[in-house]
Amino acid sequence: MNYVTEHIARALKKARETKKLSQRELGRKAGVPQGHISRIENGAVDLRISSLIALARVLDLEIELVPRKVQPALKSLVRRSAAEALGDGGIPRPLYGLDEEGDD
Amino acid sequence: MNYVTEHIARALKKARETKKLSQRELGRKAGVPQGHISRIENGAVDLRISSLIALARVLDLEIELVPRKVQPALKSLVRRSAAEALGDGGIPRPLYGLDEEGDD
DNA sequence: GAACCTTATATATAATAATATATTAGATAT
DNA sequence: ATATCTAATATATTATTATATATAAGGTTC
Repeated sequence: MNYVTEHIARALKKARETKKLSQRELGRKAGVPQGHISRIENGAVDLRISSLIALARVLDLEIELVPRKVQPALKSLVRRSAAEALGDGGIPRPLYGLDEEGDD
Repeated sequence: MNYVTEHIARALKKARETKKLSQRELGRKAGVPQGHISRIENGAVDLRISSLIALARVLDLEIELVPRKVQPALKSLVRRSAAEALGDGGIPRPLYGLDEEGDD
């Protein structure tokens, strides 16, 4: 299995765990059998886009094709957003949240 | 075919055209037959991740699973980067560019 | 230890992507 | 009008996902 495939498998697993869903629950919500999710997360299948989309939707993720050159910026974007979501202790999460996005 | 699937199909086609590759050339570089690329671009197949990756690689794209909440920011990021690449007249592209990275 | 989670595996079947190959049709040039 | 490049489409074959279903191994809890 490919590096990128594994990358995706890891991302799915992590997102599921963050959302505290079992494979069975995720499977039920996405219409994918638990056994198949297990194989997906273990990088044992080369899944189809439709399956990826079904899982991603439940996990509040979107599939994007991004130019390689913006990848670093994207990564930092995602990191920042994840930190915010946790209220990571640095800057306290404002109660009057402007969570959503906005820069510039 | 799904909305997201079509979105991906369009993105692939656009990226190919931007890079001025024919389906045959892209196919040769990615190891995918021309006929199959045609079907993919027309949203007629539910392609596998490995195929998507093979095509994306040639087109300098990365597949990313991004949290839905960062999507708007990502879109603006990509737009800005595309505009820069053209040198759209707004902010001039610096000569000492940190633009490219190109392999192969 | 029984009942109950969880994830990982296994088997069998159906659906379909991937492939090779060829053909068609439009556009463009020779 | 012929040759060439392009993209779309067709058929047939192979490979593998997707699925249902069941089971096993590892924890927890009672």
